[in-house]
Amino acid sequence: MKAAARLRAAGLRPTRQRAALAGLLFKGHDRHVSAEALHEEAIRAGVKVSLATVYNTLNQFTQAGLLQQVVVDAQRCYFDTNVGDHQHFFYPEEGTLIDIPGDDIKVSGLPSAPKGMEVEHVDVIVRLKRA
Amino acid sequence: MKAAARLRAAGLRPTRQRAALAGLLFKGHDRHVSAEALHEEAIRAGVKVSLATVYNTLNQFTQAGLLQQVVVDAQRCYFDTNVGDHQHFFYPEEGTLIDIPGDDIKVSGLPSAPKGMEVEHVDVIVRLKRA
DNA sequence: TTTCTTCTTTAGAACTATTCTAATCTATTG
DNA sequence: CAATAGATTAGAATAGTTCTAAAGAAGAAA
Repeated sequence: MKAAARLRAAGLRPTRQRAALAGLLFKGHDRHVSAEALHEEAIRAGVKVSLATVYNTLNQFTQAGLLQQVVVDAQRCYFDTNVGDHQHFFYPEEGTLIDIPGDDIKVSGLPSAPKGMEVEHVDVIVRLKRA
Repeated sequence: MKAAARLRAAGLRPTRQRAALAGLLFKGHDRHVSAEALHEEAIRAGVKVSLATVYNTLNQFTQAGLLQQVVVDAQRCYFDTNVGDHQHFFYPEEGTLIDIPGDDIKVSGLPSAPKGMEVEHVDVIVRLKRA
């Protein structure tokens, strides 16, 4: 069982719900999901799980470094299965995200972090509009 | 009356509430405010205005290009009086933003926008943590 | 296994930020 | 000054997320 091991390695007890959600999240290629969408998907797939647990699980996975959160606007936040160095295009009309590989994009000239602080993460969101 | 002219130029009827909020927003140096905070500030200053109007006004100002919205996390969104080219440091503990001048920071290697789309805005948020 | 403890899940309530609604009010125009 | 188009208001509604208290499942110990 791959999922269980992955969860255990992250310090998370491999419960039925976590394993099922991990299965949905990490089985194919990288994904950007909202909690609501993942919940619906799980239900459709016959997994018995509550929305609260989906939220808990997504947050735990994020803390464990299995997911990354992408905040796009005040009421839309996605969880990204690609935790590597990369950035995003955002299509406001459809509310979708597309990855920009991290080796293409480069942020330079960043002033050094203020005293006592260090950079945790640099988020770049390129907001698009219809030309 | 500067505020009135500014509003008129933006195609907004210069009402008492808008003028008062514009006064608070644009009187001093650049600011990052939340709707809630601006509302409290207005009330404290003796301006009779509802929270709904503060939201309306901030959104209208944003659409008119007088403000810029900065989305920091799923439940915190700020309005920035600095609409020039610049980016932000974010301190999660205090929930505060600090400007990074736009001529320091540079984003390069951006893939061209997909067909039929163009870049509307590039948001960079540098998330800090205690070292 | 059985039991114990701890962690997890659940439904629904609660909460937060924001937008909507319908009535009232106000700035502008004629 | 009256008419009208647009703005404001309080409070309700909504959306997304977190909390709560009770019930359930996983791991450890015997």
